[in-house]
This record gives sequence, C-alpha cells and structure tokens, in this order.
Amino acid sequence: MARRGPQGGGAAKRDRILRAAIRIFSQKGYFNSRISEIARLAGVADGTIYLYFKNKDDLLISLFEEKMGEVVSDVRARVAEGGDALSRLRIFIGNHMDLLVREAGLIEVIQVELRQSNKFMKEYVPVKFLEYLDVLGGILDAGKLEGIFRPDLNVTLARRAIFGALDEISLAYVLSRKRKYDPAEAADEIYRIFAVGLRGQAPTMGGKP
Amino acid sequence: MARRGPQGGGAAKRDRILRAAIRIFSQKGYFNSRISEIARLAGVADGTIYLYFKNKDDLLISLFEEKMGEVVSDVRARVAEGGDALSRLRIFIGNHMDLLVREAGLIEVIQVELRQSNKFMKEYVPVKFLEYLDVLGGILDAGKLEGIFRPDLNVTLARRAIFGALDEISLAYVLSRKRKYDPAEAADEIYRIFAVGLRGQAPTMGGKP
Amino acid sequence: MARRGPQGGGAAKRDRILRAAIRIFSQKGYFNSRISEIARLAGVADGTIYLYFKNKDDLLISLFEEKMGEVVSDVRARVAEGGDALSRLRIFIGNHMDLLVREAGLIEVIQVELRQSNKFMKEYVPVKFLEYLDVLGGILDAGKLEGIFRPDLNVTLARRAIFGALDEISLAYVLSRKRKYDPAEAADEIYRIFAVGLRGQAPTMGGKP
Amino acid sequence: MARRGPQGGGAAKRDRILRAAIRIFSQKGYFNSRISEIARLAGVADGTIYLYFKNKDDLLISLFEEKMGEVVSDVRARVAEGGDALSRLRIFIGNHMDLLVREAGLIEVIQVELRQSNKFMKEYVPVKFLEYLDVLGGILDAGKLEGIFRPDLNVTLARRAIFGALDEISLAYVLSRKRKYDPAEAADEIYRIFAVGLRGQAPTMGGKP
DNA sequence: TATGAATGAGACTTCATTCAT
DNA sequence: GATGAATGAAGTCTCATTCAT
Repeated sequence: MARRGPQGGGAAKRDRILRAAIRIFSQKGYFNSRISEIARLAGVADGTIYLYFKNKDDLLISLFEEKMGEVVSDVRARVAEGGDALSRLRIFIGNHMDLLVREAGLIEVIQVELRQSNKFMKEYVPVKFLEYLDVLGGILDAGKLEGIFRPDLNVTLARRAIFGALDEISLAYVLSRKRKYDPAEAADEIYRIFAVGLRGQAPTMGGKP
Repeated sequence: MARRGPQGGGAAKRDRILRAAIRIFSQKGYFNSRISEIARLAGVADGTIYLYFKNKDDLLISLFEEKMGEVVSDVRARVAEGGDALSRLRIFIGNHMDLLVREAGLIEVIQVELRQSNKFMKEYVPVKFLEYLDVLGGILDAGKLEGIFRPDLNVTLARRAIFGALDEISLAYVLSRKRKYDPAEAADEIYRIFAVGLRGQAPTMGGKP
Repeated sequence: MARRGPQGGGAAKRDRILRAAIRIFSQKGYFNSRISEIARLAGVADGTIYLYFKNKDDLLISLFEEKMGEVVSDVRARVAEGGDALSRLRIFIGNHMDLLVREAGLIEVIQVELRQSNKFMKEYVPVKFLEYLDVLGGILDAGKLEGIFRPDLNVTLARRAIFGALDEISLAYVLSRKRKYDPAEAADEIYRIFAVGLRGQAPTMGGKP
Repeated sequence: MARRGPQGGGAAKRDRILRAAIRIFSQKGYFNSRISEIARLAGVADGTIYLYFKNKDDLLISLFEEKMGEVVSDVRARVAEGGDALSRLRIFIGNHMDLLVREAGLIEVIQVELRQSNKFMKEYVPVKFLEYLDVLGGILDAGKLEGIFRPDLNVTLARRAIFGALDEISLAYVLSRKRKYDPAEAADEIYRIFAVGLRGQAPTMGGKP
C-alpha cells in the first residue's frame, strides 16, 4: 500500500500499470505473465514498472491490497445501507456476484492467484481479504443477536462456507465461456440456501446414516 | 542386480514419481517446483521422469486425473452405502473433510493448482473433477425426487456452492498452521447448514431490502 | 576556456560531485558505485552530474587527474624543500604515507581503480600519475649525480619499485581494519631499506645459487 | 576450492572454463567480461558454467585460489632448493618475474582484480595470496637468524615492500605494449636493491632534513 | 530402461543516460 | 542551469528438456 516511486503525475502512470497487470495476470496467470507485456499494455518502458513497484511480486501484492481495499470499502458502505442481518446478507451476496461484472479482471486474479500467494509467498498476509471476510462475519454475528440465525452457529466456519460458495460459483462463471447462468439469479439462489440454512435445525436422515 | 519386469518395476517407479510430485507441488506450488527436486525425492534421474510423463504439465495433469479418479471411485462407493439423499449428503461432506487428513498433499495440490490449470492450460478439461461434482449433483437430484430438497433447487448452482464451501474450509484448514477446528466438526456444521438450506423457503427480510 | 560545466557557482557544485565520487568510489569501487548515489551524496540531481562530466568514466578520470594533480604539485613543493637526494627521498616517502591520513578516500580510489582504468579504459593515459613517478625519478637521477646512489642504478625500474612498495603498504594499511602499524613508522622502515639498497653492491650468496 | 559440478570427465571442462575466464578477465577486467564470452571461448553453453561455479564471483574466486594455490606450491618447491636466505630471495624474485612470462594471463587477473575483490567482496579472504606472502616472510625471518639481514628489520613491512615492488614492476610490464625491459634483468635489479637494503644501516642525509 | 551432464532460450531486473519541464 | 522521471539495452542466471552413453 506504500506509495513508492514518483509522486503526483506519476499516480496516473502507476494506475495504468496496475490496470495492465490485472488484465495480463487475469488472462495468463502470474507465472505466465511477462513484465514486458504488462509494460507494453500500460504504454511504459519495462524499467518504469520498477519505479513504482519493487518487483513482480510486489506488483501482484499491491494489486491485491489496493484493489481489494477498494472492494472492501465499497461493500462496507453498501452493507451499511441494509436493515437486519438477512437484508445485509442479501446485499453482500448480491454485491459479490455483481463484482464479477463490474470488476471482472480483478476478481479473476484474486480467485486464482490469492491461493498461490497465500500459500507460497512467505511473509504475505492477505490483510484486505481477511477484512472482506470480517464484513461477512459481522453480518452473521449480528444475525445471531437478532435471533435470525441459530445461536450455536459457528460464525468462523459459516463465513468461510458462504465465501467459498460465492467464490466457487464466481470461478465457474469466469471459467465457462458459455456463461450458463446469470450472476443476479445465482445470487438469489445462494441467498435462499444460506438464509434458510443458517437459521434452522438439521432434519433427521433416513436410511443407513 | 536382477531387473524387475518392465511393467512391475516401471509402474512402481511411475507411482514414486507421482507421489514425489504431490509432495513437492503441495509444498511449493507448481511453478516453484523443480523437476530435479521431484526426481531427487522419487529417487530417479531427471530424465527418467520424461520416460513416464510427456512434460511437467503432463505430470500435473496425470496427477489430477489419476489421483482424483481414485478419490471419485472411493466417494462413489461410500455414498452408495448411504440411504436417502440427506444421509448421502452427510457422507459426501464427511468424506471430503476426511480427505484433508487421508490425502493431505493431494488435496492441497488440487485446491491450489486446479484453478491455475483450469484457466491457463490450454485444452485441459478436468474430467475427474467434474465427475466428483456429478456425484454431488446426483445426490441433490435424488433429494429433489425424494421431496427432501425443494423442487425448484438449481442443482448446478447448489452443487458448486456446496463444493465451494467445502473447498474453502479445507483451504483455510490447510493454510492455517494452528488447525483451529476439527475437520469432523466442520463437516457437521456444513452439513447442518446445507441440509436445512437446500430444503426450505427463504424467510422475509426486515429493514430496507 | 577549457573549463567544462557551469562557471562560478557551478565550480562549487562540481567539486561537491567530485568529493562525493571519491567517497563512493572508495567505499564500493567504480563498478559497484551508482551515479544516483553520488548525486544524492553531492546533493544534486542525477542529471546534474552530466552537466559537469561527460559520463561516469569521465568522472573517474577527472577525479584522477585533478586530485592527483594537486597531490603532484604538493609533493613537488615539499620535495623542493629537501637538501640532497636522500633527504628528498625521505620527504617523498614520508609524504606518501602521510597521504593515507590526509587524503584517505582519494588514495583508496587511485590504488584500486587506477589499475582497472589503466588497463581497460581505452585511450586513457594517466598523465598525472606518470608525473608523480617522475618526481621520484628526478630524485633518483639527482642521487646518482650526487654519488649517493650507485651509478648503474636503473632509475626506471627503481622508481617503480619504490612506488610499488609504498603503494602495497598503503593498500595493506587501507584494507586492514586493525591498522597494525603507524604510517610514519612504516615510512621510516621503507626509507631505510631503499636508502641503503639504492646505494650499494649486492653481497654474495651462499649455498646453491 | 570445493569441487562443484560433475566429476571425472567434467574436470577437463571445468579447467577449460577456468582458462577461458583467465583469458577474458585478463583482457577486459572482471566487470567488463561477459559470462557468454567466457562460455564461447571455453566451448560450452552459458548454463554449463553454472554447473561448475556458483556464479560469476565464484568463478573469479576459484580462479584466484586454485591457480594461486599452484603458484604457491611451485614457488615453495623452488625456494626450498635455495641455500641461504639471499639465494632464496633471489629465487623468489626471479620466479615472480618469470611468472609474467609463464602465466601471463593469471598474473594480470590477480594484479588487477585482487585489489577490487580484497576490498569489495564481502567475506572473501585471499588465503592463497597470504600464503604467497608467507613464503617471502619465511625467507626474511631466516635471513635475520642467519645474520644476513639486520636484526631490527620489520618483516611484515618488508615482505609487503618487496611484493609491492615486484607487483608494480610486473604491472608496468603487463601494461606497456612495448615491453621496455626484460623480466630477468628486472629481477636482477630488484634483487640488488633489496639484498643490500635489507642488510645495512641508513646513511645520514645532507641538507635540510 | 535409466542416467545426468549439457543445453540455450528467455525472464527479471538494473542503471547510465536523456530530455521535457 | 537544474531536475528526476523515464527509458531500454543488456547481463546474469534458471531450469525444462534432450540425448549420448
């Protein structure tokens, strides 16, 4: 998040580089992306990238943190507009699926690369991602207090489950060329499942359990 | 030294290479793994790997397909033991979380690399992964017929949602050194959420919707 | 007329750059020194250096010639104060070792970089260095005329030998952190060796020659 | 000195690389030499160099230590042939000047690069160079015991002085295209100076001291 | 089959130098 | 004159893959 490199007018150039990186990383993946390609797309010389970012890793991480930071701020504001926990959950889910359209490249990078980075970049903690999860956790906690979700709900697990569901569906959407379903409809279905699922008791099973 | 037959000895060697690849890929990721390191761990020469696999990509894909194939066969057999859709869903979920313990390395590779590969390896269709999803889809379809899940449930989406939830929780488990929760307990919680969530109608929201 | 760069106020800036270059070159060596680092230490912009010097090579050579020029003028004046060749040799040697203290950085640069430059910079002739050697050669020539040194002394070789001895001892002094010996004492010892050595006949050897 | 890289047949290749490095380094200097150029001259691929040496630095240092090691062994054997300290000093000096002819490239590299490396390569101690100085120190110590050199001679300084004289004259020889003097004659002159200089008392100076 | 030394294309990154302001 | 952001050529080193043994 630290602004390295030239100030002022440079900010626009820095942003051009970040956008180019999103585009290239999302198309080819981090390891298959070439700095020279990002530079070309950003309309700068290769070396210029190193005025704004320490190295290729730093470019990826800056992209995560800064762009994800914007996403987090945005979803926070949107969720705050909601009423009870259910309506806020609805907003959160709807917003997530909507991001697929609004911020396609960024989402693709995050989905594919965040896992790699999480696991293989030493010393990298995905702060902004954890904040995003916290927004969801806050909704679930509130829902328990409001009596909307069952009191013994494991929020830590549940928020991961919801995020995982959203993320997987996003990925399927992103990967399939055919775009079989509509993100808004998908948001509805996911909401229905969790709105009910977080509230009630499990039914009894039939047959050999 | 008496040489083993080409089949027997070779098959064992091939498997040693695959196991070594799982170990190294899961620790460092595909792009950070070196063929020479896999060879060393497998106890063969670098060149030997190319007698069994076309190239590094092929090693990863073979690993996906073959090992994932075993996982699919296994879960099919286990699920067949169940009674109604709910009990089979319970088995599926329990089995998935249990894989984290039984097949730790493999799961880590699949979680992290499958996304990359899905997106960036030309011409690769993750057949076995889709079969795994089909097992889940079969359970959901049956549940609808059995009247356990609501009739308008979008199975295509729901199976992705369930898989995503399981996968994300697995990932969190794998990434956290602390192992905050028990896979079996996590399986219970996930089951409760979906068993209920797949059945009922969404409640009405309060506040600004 | 021959003056490069800006006039007046510029001269001070030019000197700041030269001093900074001495400091950086002496610490890191020519090839490991960065123009940007010299600029920072001199308190000017990178580009400013190119207003006063043609390029990095020119900066090094200017440094050699100008600073070495001062050293030569200075030693000439000091030597002129001496009486016979021996006393002038003593002054020359004492002055050289004293330079280690008075002009530490410059000496380090000359010792280490002059060799490189001598050999690898096309078209560079270290004029001032040769003048420095000439001062020494003049003393030896005079000594021969005065009958203090033996008449068949090869002055060309001897002046190199004396310079080499002084230079090597200076280098050892500069390189060792411990500063094992005192430059003034070292000057005494060197003087003793050469004062005697330049005069007499070699003794006969014993054993297998 | 540690033998890295392939064994056996590789030793010849390793040596080809070292010889090529000596040639290129001596012609252009370390920093102006390209790995690709050394590889070409050695008749190997660029990457092959890295099978035998860790990096470019390691190539230079290996060259110093291994080749200098041979020089030290050799001079030790030659000096042991001598009788008293004077005759051994004569051998040492003669051998040093003779190296200029026998091992021209190596000597050039050592003269020019050792200074750089001494000063700027962290953690590098020129062990073999110090051993070479020790051979000279041993001769001087013996000479004092034999009563050939004066008893208050500072051996640490004197051996540096002798080495410096030899080194500087070698450098001048190497640098001058014209080859003004003969190494053997130069050896004679240097020997005469030190054989006398190390023995006697300094004469008194005339004039202003 | 198995080996592993050798290959060489190509990536990241640095940094002297330029030039619009 | 002074600046310093921008340039882009070029070098070191890596590593998947090959092939002679």
